[in-house]
Amino acid sequence: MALQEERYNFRETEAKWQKAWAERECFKADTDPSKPKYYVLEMFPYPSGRLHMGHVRNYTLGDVVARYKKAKGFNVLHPMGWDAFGLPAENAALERGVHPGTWTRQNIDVMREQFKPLGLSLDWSREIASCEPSYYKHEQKMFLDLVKAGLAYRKESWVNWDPVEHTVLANEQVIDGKGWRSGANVEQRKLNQWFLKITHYADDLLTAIDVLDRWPDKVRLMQRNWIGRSEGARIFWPLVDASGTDRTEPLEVFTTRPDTLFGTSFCAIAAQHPLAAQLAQSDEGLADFIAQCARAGTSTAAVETVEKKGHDTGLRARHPFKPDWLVPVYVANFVLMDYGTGAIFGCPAHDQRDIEFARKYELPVRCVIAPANEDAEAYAETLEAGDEAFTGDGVTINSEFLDGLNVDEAQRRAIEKLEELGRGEGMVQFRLRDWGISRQRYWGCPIPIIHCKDCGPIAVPDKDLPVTLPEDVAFDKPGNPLEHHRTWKNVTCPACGKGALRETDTFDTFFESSWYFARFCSPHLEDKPFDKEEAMKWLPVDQYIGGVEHAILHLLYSRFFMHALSDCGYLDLKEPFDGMFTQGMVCHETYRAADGAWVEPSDVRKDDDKAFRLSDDAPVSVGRSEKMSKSKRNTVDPQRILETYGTDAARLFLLSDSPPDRDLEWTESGIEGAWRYLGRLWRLAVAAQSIPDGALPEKMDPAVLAVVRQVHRALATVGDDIEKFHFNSAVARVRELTNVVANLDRMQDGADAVFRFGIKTVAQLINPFMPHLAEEIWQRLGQKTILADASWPIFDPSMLEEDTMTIAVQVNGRLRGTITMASSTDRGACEAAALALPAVQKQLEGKTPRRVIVVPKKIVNIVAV
RNA sequence: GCGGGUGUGGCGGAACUGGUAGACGCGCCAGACUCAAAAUCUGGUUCCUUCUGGGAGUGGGGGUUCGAUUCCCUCCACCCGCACCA
Repeated sequence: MALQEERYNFRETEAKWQKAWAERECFKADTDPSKPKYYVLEMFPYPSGRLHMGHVRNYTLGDVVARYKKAKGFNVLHPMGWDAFGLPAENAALERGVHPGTWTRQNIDVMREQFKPLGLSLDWSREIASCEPSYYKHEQKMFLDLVKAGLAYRKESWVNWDPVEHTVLANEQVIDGKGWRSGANVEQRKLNQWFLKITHYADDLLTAIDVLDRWPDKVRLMQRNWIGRSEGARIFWPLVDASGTDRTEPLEVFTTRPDTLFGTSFCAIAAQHPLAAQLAQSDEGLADFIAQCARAGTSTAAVETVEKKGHDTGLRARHPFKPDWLVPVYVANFVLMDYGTGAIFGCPAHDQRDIEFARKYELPVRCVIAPANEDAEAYAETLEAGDEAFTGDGVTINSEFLDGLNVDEAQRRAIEKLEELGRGEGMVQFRLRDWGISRQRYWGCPIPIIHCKDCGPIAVPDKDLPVTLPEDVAFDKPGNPLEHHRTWKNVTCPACGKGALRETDTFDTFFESSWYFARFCSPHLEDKPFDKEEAMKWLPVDQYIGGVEHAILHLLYSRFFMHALSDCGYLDLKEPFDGMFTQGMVCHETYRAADGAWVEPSDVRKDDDKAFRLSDDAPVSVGRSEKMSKSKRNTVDPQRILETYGTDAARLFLLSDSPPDRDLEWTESGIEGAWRYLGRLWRLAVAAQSIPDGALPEKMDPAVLAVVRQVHRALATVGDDIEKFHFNSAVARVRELTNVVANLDRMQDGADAVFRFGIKTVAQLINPFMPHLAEEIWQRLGQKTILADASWPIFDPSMLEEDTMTIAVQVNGRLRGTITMASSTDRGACEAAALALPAVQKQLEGKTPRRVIVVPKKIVNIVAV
């Protein structure tokens, strides 16, 4: 019988099952109250208009979890939406004259169509787009509630200004002194801005990190560092004029080292400190110095190389413990206004910056801490002569009532004393600063505030919400189109009825992403952002998946938001993401022509070790693998891959090649390998199809029974691997099982039935990874249910027990052979069998073993010598 | 500078609480089928070697142990985060 071999038609099969799933609404979040819930979420995409490999990887990872959890009997919520506000839409408007809204909505349509062939188990009925008034109107209300609760406020402050984007950036968005998107050097400007009081929750956000044990340690650490809790003291230093008269206002200083107070030799304030500005009015030199500081760059290089400089204000500060002790007060370039109080006391012996400053201005260096194991006097002498501060623990010296105490004790004692004297108090300082949310952009959610000359900033009344964006805007000049719009901002004051101006700033787009996961719980509610009960039912997100680039920004903002919304009564939840997984990037080799131009992978032909450009056969040099990016032109278009190999093959490769948290190198041969497996499994399934269905026979050849055992072992491990995110190992297990089943000797007793059973199990196990082919095999093997709805297969624990065991035999820790015997064999018999091995005897050369270690079922180690 | 991570064949990576290092895949080599190619199938593939065997081997060096990729010390390389935070 010469049948033409049928080839696996992924196009037909994938479309067929995607249709079937959609028709049956397999992935609609179920409401069956008897099942436990499981919320799987990948960070929602920005609708750039083109799907990239990173998306495919991200959503595939989530899909594995969603499908697996569904099979395990959970009510799975796995929604999708669009993080649709953002700058690229405005850039498109600028470059192509298309309205940002039109551009964005078109992109959403395009990307939705690109997502569909991936066969993701998404509940599309919950789709949301954050740029729609139906979404953002709720956040306008939220914002006004935050204002009422004192969690949002407006203040004039120095802000990070991106001169390219013409907008303000949050501290989190300034990387190395540059805008996170534009890369332009960020300038400092003083503007009126809205802030969210994330600092109110600094301690809560910090301590709750301990509970997030299903988050990557790296992310937890980054957040801890970002919040930056320091314990110390606030100290008041009475000030004395150059003329010798005491001023009324003392200088307030923050320190973490109150134990070093007796080593003080100066105080210093930031150039932006109000006192500096005040003094500069009558001190031209100081004014110059302040201007000079403002000009200095904030980039790494600038900060590293800049010399510690100061300007003596002429003021003197009284030491908190010894009022007659006066130290000079400087304005110094290394003191930051936005940390602590913007003022420090300098203790050169125990702070590296202070010693550099002291050397330059010839200020005293007084050692007050010496290492416990050193001769204090000699140590102090060396230290005071050198240029290196000592910052470690030790014993306090030259410090009156603090003498003899270690650093911890001395700090405690110093704070007690400050409090007794009313000269200061213990306090906790955070590095975290409030989140500035005003952006001078069009394509964002309008801030629902009206500015009235008489009444000040007034909330837009509920009945006037939402404040929607005007459609007729021009992008012909730099700056905010809302500001330039002729009529939009002209309104009447809701309080007094007089003419007033609308706030033209919009929210930072991280505002939208701070609560979208809650919106998914009741995505189409008109009057509320979400139903409290629904939100409480689904939240927290059980498994969140996204890139590590949001380790601080989005993940910290969202945590804060849930704390804040809970305090405003929206829900009762602290932490939004119970489990967090950060996936690695998708990388590809880079290619450059002789002239340095980047060459795309699709334009490269490889010949042995050499590579050439297809278009002109010019040699190209092969560079290291780097994150796929437009600039290096090393991207691979998912669309092309899906058309050539289908989504199952793409998914399988992405999942099997590297562990999900590591970077993955995309290779053509890798995807081809995955494709080959699909074909192979398909052929095996076709073969299995011709075997009649039925229970496994009683009588089986031992070799066949061993295969049944292997099946059960795979059943036991694959689920485990999936739960631990060891997807690459899970795939390896399934492929291993496939090999074992394929290699069955079909002539043996019971082999046919086991072969069929094996292939069916492979289909079930591989289902979360490549669901279309799995579904097809499932159907072909006569299953009436749909695999997407089927439950995860269970294994028979008795089948995991082997009746024989293979034990390694070592002589002096080196492998010399193995013995295979019945599992019930006792230690003595194992030892005897091991010693009987010819290879062992040869090694022993007639000597008697000194010792024999027998580890049951694992190893026999014979110690000779 | 501070903090964190990683390091295993030609390549991506496996290896449970210390117990047969290299699962699974890519690549490569050989063979089968074919007029041929593709596809597919079978076998091999850590390195060295005087090859029915022996030796080395998980970044380098040292230690603990009968036994170390796994634990400890130390050094090196690369990657990431933060950075004048008082």
